[in-house]
Amino acid sequence: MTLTRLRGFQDLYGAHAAAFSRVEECTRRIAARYAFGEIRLPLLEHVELYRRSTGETSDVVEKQMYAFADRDEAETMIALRPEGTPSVVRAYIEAGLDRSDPEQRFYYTGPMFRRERPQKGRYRQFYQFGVEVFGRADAATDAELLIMIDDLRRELALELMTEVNSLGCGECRPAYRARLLEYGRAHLGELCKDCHARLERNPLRILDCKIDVKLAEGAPKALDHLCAACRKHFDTVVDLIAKAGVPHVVNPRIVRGLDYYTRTAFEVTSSAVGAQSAVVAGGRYDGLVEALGGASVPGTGFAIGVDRMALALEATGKATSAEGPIAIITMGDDAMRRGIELAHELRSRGLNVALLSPERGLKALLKRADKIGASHAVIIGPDELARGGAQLRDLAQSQQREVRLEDIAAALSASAKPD
RNA sequence: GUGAGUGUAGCUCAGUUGGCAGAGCACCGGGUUGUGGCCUCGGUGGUCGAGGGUUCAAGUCCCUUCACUCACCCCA
Repeated sequence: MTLTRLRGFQDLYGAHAAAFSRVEECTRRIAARYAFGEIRLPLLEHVELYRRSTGETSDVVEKQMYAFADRDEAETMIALRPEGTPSVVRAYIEAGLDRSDPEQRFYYTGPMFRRERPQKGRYRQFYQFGVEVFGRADAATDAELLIMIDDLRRELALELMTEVNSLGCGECRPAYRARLLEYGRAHLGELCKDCHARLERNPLRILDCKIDVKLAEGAPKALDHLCAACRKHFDTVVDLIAKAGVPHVVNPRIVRGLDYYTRTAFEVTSSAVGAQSAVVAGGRYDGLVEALGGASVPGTGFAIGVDRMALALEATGKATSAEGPIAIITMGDDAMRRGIELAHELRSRGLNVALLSPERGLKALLKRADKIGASHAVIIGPDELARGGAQLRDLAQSQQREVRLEDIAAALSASAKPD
């Protein structure tokens, strides 16, 4: 086999595709219920967009983007989108909404691309469903997002845990950051090699190091250094989700690297999907719109890792059992011609119909009908055709009777009703 | 980018000290002239990941390489 899919890219079919569709369908439905409108975005953007939003020094921008020169315009560097938020913010500003109509609620869904080393729940083309709210700085909006995610958890019957934290704002974070840096430098000898690099580049990240767990636990917490306004915002969010019955824990080690993230940060995790356990991540980014050249408008949102959510759904073992089709089995050329007419008639009534091969034997075709999960088989042979009828076989009950061809649809509709 | 594990039939895997490449499942057919699942009999199906080496002889030993999986790293 010389033609294979690229590393880290997936072909999705059967149960996997069904789980994906189920997650996407469910998220769309819930987003509409929360008054979000869809935004459809390009797969390609200027590299510059990600440099300025995701961050010049982030691994995503530095090492993981599929970036290349646009054909015939070598000076224009473009990239396959590694995430959705920058495009949404760019579109929002580009449409002038930040000035003309700042309060907006968008959702998007689709593939993202990052050239990482693949592992369970992490692929080079992965799918995200995300929402962004602009123009709302209140805690109720943050809480609503968490409640919305919990609706999804309930509808998919998943076991997930929501972890929340607050990162503070421009007022209180600089002082906290300095305290953390001080703490890190004081314990330099005890920190792992990766954390030495983190300390300089992105000090908050030492908090979620998997090696220096003990040290991270003893580190100063952002929650203990919040200004009064941030404290009140955070307490309100936690209070609101608690009252809404959202299972959650406060985790001071939930962090974000870049300065435009403010206040609320959260992750939702599943224990069923491997080491890459975050199925949702989100939070507030009051500085992002302005950082990308727009007005000073607050923002908050989240993105769901559809791949991981689908994995979690499949792990429950009760993903979906699609309704089986009606199998039409014909013997002989005349029967085949009548069979394809009947198939069309049944389909026009909304039934799911599989017209089986006219070139194989009855025994093989019944076996085939069984394999594809057909509920009924309609068997038309020369004898039946001569009488203007067909055998209608209930495959689960192993019972069959002859029905006139014009009555098949009614008979099938009647037997489908009791469910 | 780093590390570990695994590559043998479509799938899951066995293969002893180096000695004729196997099983189960799946697929196709017979047992049943037009009736599925269960049973039974048979059949199709192989670049043993690839390349090189050692040997009378390599799936098995050595070297190189590729791929997959998981974890690290990173993570809107």
